[in-house]
Amino acid sequence: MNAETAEHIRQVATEMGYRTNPLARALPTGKTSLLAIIVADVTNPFFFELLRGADDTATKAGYTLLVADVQESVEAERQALDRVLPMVEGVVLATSRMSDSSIRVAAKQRPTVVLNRSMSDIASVATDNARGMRRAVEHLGALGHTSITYVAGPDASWANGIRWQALREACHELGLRARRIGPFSPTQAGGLSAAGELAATPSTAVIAYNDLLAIGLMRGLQSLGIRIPDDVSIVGFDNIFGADFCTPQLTTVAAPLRQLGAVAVQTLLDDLRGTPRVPRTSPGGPLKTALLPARLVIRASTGPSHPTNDWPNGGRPAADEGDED
Amino acid sequence: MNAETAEHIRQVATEMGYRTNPLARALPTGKTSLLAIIVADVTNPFFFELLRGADDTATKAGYTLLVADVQESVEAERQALDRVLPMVEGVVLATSRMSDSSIRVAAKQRPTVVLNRSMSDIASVATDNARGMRRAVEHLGALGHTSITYVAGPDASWANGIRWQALREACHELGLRARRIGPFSPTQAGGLSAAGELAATPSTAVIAYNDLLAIGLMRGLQSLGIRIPDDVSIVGFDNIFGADFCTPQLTTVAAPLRQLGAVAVQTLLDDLRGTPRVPRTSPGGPLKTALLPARLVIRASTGPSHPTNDWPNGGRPAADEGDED
DNA sequence: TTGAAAGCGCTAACAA
DNA sequence: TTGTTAGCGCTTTCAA
Repeated sequence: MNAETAEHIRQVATEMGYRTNPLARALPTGKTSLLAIIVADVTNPFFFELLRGADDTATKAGYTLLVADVQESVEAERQALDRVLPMVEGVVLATSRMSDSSIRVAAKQRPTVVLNRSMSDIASVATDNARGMRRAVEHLGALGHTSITYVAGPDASWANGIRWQALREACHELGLRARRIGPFSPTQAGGLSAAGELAATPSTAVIAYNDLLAIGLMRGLQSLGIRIPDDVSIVGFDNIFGADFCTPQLTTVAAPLRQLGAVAVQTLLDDLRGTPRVPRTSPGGPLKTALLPARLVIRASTGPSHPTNDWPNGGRPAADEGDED
Repeated sequence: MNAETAEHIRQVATEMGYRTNPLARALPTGKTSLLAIIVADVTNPFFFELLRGADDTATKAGYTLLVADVQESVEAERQALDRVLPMVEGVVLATSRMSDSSIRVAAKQRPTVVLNRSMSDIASVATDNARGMRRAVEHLGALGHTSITYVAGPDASWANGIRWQALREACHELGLRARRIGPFSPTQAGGLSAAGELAATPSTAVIAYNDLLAIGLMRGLQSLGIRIPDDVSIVGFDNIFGADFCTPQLTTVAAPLRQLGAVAVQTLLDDLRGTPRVPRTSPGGPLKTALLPARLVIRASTGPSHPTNDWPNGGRPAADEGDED
């Protein structure tokens, strides 16, 4: 048959409403054109732009993105993976709560990339937390603060560990003192309870694990009569939706949300094209680890340190407590 | 074979890592255990809780939810549908921008539920906008306002039409005057531009199409030196994430977001179980139309009307003072 | 270049 | 009850 008539047939078929059945195609080939992203909590604004970036690049490549919300539960995450792995060609684990080994078993079955986490043998894409933190500490230092309190997120969070460590290092280099309270749940509610704890041991500058926590913290502090940034300067992390309309607007280390999602999916796609059918266990495989730049967005929640700082309750001096790892 | 050994075999198989291949099962049966939800904009916080509700009930029923973001584009929506329809058992169209007829052709292929939209022949679930609006108008009336300005969203939005109509009716019944400006994009940016227009023709009370618009409006108004709620009271719609930490905290008509998603998916599931293989075109089919109750959340953006209201600059738009960020 | 056949891993309808 | 067989709609390999 010549190419011309072939094209004609194709055209007529399309007109008649014929579509090739993706399921039937997928059965012999394994090509489902499906990618999955597992998120800890769809409700967390951290994921909004990230999902957009991921969906966007997946769609452009002819893939469909399957989003699974696991509600912060390791068990749900495992189930979602089990359910989804056999139908997708690859998966991105965004902020997984699972152990490294669990992630490896998944990666053995399908190309996998982890987001905001670092694993030696799995492709990963993350924000450059260390540099971001460094910028935040410099900013606070330049404003005259001499001591910084880190309001920690979940112990299980990889990012939390990295951020605290980076803060300590940066403080050390710049001659500032670092203190840590927590852990707190990375939510507004968590921030509210952090406010109580912080008020008991005042500080002129705090960096919170993330924006949600920072926003809750600000609300809690304000309801205790503490002014921001006059009494305390607050820095968040991620620059999520809402960071620009809370009061005061939040100074934060902006993660390249959209890009994070896009790069994660792109990494998966490269992998799919590059090493078809070859299990990722093969050493020397195309193992990318992308570190995307963060940027400090200075808004209204940070200001000069007031040495004669007076907290409403007379601010009991802060015993330097809990500087544990 | 007796049941005992059968069970034993099953168990051993599982231990050996055998899983039934969902693709292979789906080919002859059509049962993919996949449901799709098409959202206009994953980035819009309106969808956060909604997605959670949807994903949650889908998962509990043994289904996997496929989320497609169509970025407010009708074209993208059509493509997403084309791509997704053949692999899923049903689809929920959340705030679709497509025409009724386009939706009908989709519904002919797979069970379909529309969200926040009403169609005579398609199952739908929506917020009871009319009653919600009524409550908002009563609230404003009780505060002494005599005239309400509606800041409209997109003309293409079904909800926008309903809300404006309900506002007019409620105002009429309560003897208030109703006015409308817009349409504006249902985003913070849209609210910012609405602020300029509103400042040119002051009003003591406004109800915005949605929270995003209301938040942008507040920010715009405040940057013009207008105080909220002293100079203007503002009511939003939806009670999205962030409505409780903008300044002032937003009074809003809360949509039952989580429930909306849950009910939409549940409707789909009922449909799948109830009328297997029967095309939905069959008249008299199980056509549910759920209207979920909204509730007025009174916060700080509404207050008593000040009859001798004096806007700065005599109500003419102030020079734009530049919005940082 | 074109056509025929085998089979992907399951389910369901049929015989035995 | 148990075992067998014929597809689901495609891709791919192998003959012609």
